[in-house]
Amino acid sequence: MGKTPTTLRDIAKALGTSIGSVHRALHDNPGVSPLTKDRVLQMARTLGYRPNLAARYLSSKKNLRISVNTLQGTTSFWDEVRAGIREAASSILLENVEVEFRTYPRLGEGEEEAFEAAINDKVDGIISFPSRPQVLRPWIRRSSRALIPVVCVATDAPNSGRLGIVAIDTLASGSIAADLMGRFIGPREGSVAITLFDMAITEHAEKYAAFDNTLRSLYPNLRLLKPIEDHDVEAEAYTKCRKLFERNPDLCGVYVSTEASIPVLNAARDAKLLDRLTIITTDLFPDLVSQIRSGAVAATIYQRPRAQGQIAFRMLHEFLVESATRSHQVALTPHLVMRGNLDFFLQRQSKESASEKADQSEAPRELAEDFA
Amino acid sequence: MGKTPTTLRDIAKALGTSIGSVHRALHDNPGVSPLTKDRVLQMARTLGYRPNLAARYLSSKKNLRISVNTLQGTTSFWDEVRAGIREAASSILLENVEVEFRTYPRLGEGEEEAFEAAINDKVDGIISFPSRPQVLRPWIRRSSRALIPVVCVATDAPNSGRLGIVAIDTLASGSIAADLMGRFIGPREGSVAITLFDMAITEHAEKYAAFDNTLRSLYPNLRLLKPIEDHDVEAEAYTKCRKLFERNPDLCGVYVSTEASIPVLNAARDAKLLDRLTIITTDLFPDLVSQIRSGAVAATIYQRPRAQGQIAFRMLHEFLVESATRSHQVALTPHLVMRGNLDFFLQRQSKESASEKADQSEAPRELAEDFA
DNA sequence: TTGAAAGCGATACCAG
DNA sequence: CTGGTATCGCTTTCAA
Repeated sequence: MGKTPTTLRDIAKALGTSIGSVHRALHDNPGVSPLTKDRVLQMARTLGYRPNLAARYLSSKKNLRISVNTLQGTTSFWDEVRAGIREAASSILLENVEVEFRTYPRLGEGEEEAFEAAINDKVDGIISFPSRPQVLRPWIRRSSRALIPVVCVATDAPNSGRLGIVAIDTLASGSIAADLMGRFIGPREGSVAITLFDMAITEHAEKYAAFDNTLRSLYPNLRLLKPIEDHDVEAEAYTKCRKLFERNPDLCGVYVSTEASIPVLNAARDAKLLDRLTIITTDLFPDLVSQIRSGAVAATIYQRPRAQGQIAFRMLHEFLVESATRSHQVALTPHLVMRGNLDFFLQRQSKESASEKADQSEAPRELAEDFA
Repeated sequence: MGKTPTTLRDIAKALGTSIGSVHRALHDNPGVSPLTKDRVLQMARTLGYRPNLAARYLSSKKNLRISVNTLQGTTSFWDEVRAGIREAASSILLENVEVEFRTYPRLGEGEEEAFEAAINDKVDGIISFPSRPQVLRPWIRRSSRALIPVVCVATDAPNSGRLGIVAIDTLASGSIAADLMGRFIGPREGSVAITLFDMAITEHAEKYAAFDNTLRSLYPNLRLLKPIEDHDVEAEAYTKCRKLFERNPDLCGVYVSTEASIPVLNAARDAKLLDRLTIITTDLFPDLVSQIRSGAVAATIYQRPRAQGQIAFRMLHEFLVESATRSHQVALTPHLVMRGNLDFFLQRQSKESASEKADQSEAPRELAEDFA
């Protein structure tokens, strides 16, 4: 134990070669004979060589550039994600990281262009929200082939070769929603509905499954209806809900598993069902606040966008700086917001955005938000 | 903007002095004339000098030592806190940090000795759980005077001069507990009890106040009884609860705001009240699992010991390495565990402890747990 | 009290 | 293809 860490010199000396060759071999730079390269790699392993990051950073002038491709602020969600990324970036001790934000105006619009731009710009890594995973998949593949790692936030792009994914835990979200729903509604019989964006999105299908399972095993008195897909179109959500309400007079609860809760609430209000339904929503944004306070929304499941951003950044940075071995799949525990602790969350949000504006002022910045 | 960062050389050149003097002045080392020292400090400020941490780390051989003074594992709570600290320590890029664990066997026993030992050992910083804040206060003061910063975990030591505090948010905990209690119990009238360690502990008094306020404003049908102080003595908790149950036949819920939920549950079972009471507990440990699964415990408020450890470590490290401006008061959002998402938490815990044992093996380590 | 200089470990360039 | 070496910014030691 103890022992001074192995350096390039050590490897060079042990092999009777030069520090330059060792360096080249380790980075498979051009101009090393296959033989020496092998021997160096071998020796590095047996000696347990680990690069000294301080030395590396000190001598190399180049800085990392990472591109953040996300949706423009429809709600505050993506603003929070970006804030989390900025925060994490600024808390890097050895600050040589440059973050470039590329945003697209609407779901699936300009997404590919942003990706292409990032690749052409030869950034070192990409954090991306793949609103249409299937569409983005080839781009992520291309990026990986160009050795540009991609970390997905909020939504996964399966089988795309992405380096990692940071999202809310769908299982935990769906099942806590179901458990709360069952407890809130109580022992009476009835049906329950769930709305989501599209069953083709992995996360949404998983939330549905978790909600279904938990409801089924713990609250057999409640019957889960077929999921309502809203495709993030307000009108679609509204009309589908109205229809739902008409057809299911025994409906006693709705779980809105995406941010699109406003049309659902409107539909419920217009159908004069607001006080008969137990509504559980997702995330926290200005329009939702009064609904929670009034009791129309019993609880909302907060997806912690800021924490998602922070973790995505760290994941990418760690990989870039030392090919880190850590898990590249992070599923965050959702937070629960109800009337009782609503003010707590609002305060926290306002405090965070306030200190953000202050930025390089004297105002003490908050420590990073959660992780996992 | 941009501009190359100011270095010691820059300051020395600007002042026509040597880099050595500048260094000595900046670190108020002995052997600098008051005059030069002033001029250096002045110039450093106007030039906006910020030390290059990579260079500093590279050239200086000394490593930081920090002492972690916590309770021995009564439950898994402190093991988790320590695990979080180890995790955070090992994820430091520029690893020159040594963590020394000093544990004490029981509340208030050996606590002062551990502190004294740490100070005498001249550690660079201390993370401490002050189980008896009043008792530890003079030690923390002494430590601060010796320029050894102290970060408190889980419990604060007010007015002690401690550098910072990481704990669960008491307001959020108490109020979400109250809100859930009210929702779970429903509209019927009745009384509700809360147990805690001692009202003299700030955190406990705050949880009580938050619970009380929320219950009062949202659920006037419920009446909160005087708090039960258990002082972490099982027998005390048990007998006090039995008495409570006898005297309050209209009792319909209990919020156990500390980890000491088992005696309360036993008392309820023995009094044949288990299925009539809505019980909300705190934290998650093996004995609690079956109680949650059986429905005896409706929900438990998880205090995220691992995250507390991680954040405490980061806070201290940041301060030590660059006198960081960040907030030194972190209040974590508690997590909610119910039957529905219980397995999620158990899986997460087991996964984490598994990868911990693996340690330097190939097994991918988990990314840090939450923050804030 | 001050100045000068030898490292720390990796990068990058130049000459062989 | 390979070996040597200046360099990054700071700490630390040694002379002056």
